[in-house]
Amino acid sequence: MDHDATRTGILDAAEELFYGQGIQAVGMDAVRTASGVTLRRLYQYFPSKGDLVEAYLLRRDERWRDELAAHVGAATADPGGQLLAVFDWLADWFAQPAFRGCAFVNAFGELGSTAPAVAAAARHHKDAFAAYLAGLADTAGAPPATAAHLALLAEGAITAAAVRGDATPAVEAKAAARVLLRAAGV
Amino acid sequence: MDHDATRTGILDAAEELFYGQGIQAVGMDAVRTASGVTLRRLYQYFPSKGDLVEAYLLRRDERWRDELAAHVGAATADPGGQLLAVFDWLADWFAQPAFRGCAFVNAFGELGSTAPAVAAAARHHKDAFAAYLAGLADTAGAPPATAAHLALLAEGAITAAAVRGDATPAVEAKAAARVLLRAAGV
DNA sequence: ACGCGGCGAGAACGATCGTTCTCGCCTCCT
DNA sequence: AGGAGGCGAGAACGATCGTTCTCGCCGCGT
Repeated sequence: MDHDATRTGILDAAEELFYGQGIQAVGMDAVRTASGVTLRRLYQYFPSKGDLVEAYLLRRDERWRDELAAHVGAATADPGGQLLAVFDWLADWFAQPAFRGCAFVNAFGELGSTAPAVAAAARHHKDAFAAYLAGLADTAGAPPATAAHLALLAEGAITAAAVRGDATPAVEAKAAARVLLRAAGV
Repeated sequence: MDHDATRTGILDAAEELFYGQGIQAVGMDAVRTASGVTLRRLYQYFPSKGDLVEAYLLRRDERWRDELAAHVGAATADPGGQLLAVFDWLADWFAQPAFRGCAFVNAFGELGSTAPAVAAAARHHKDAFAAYLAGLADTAGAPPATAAHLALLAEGAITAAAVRGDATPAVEAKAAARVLLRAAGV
């Protein structure tokens, strides 16, 4: 009950800090201050910073994919249109002021070479996204290769939007996706 | 003379460490040990770690683009083929054991929010790459939008290859690029 | 020959980090 | 009522980091 609430509060604070400033740049003390919890309780819920990072990535992966699927499902029933709606959702995401690229790519670049759990979380996130696109492509009648191509476009749009600091890569990627889908006959 | 040699040696060591393990994970002492130079000399050449990081990114940007242009220029004289040759060069890069994604994306994710120089270096690197592709596309008769689409494919391939740990994204991206170029009439 | 300026090697310093411990207080059970 | 155990607040600890300082030594100019 209250247990889950404080756990959620800790993860909320950790996510905002880790995603916004990088993982190594954020100390456990900053997480404690932002979450309003005491340091002892923080270590009761997450026995080490590595555990907190892992929980942060796991929760963000699930929520990210849930929100994407919800948006795409609500946008249209047309399978081809759903594949394009993915890029509309990306555009909305990129426009958020706190957007700073893919949390998993950032974490992978920072810790992937030394923290196997971080590398595995990033791999899992990307695999799940690719599988989601492959499912949409399958019901739309597009070949699996096209799904992989769309995944690369989305991936590229995410990092391009982060580095350039604007949301136009989403519309560029959507235009490219339209060409690829048309060429695939859907 | 010897001045440039030790500077190059320092940057060689710093690049291998920073790129392979992340910037924050590498201390100045590790750079000193790897370069064989004394700590005092290290700080004579680069007055702070920030300066060393900046020099590392600057040199890597120039060398990366030079090697890409050299490979593409030597591959074929056909403008459309040169655009595709970009992805062959990416495949070679991905296959290197030390490959760990784009150094600028990694540095941006780690320090971009707090170090403006790092963010600017990443932006400059991506802008220069996009401009290079735009030049190739122009002489190939492809519209600028297609060049932007190919840039997104390349960007996505780089991070996908890093996270997944294999080089196949390069051939996927090349296949997608072929479709886009054909649709653009080149 | 002799002093002096620069160098290598590494100790030292202050800050910060992840993690644990102390201490005083509050609450709850019998 | 009284003691025992858990909690909040923050000090403390050991490690590490970026950066600077010390010290002994070598070479070079006069």
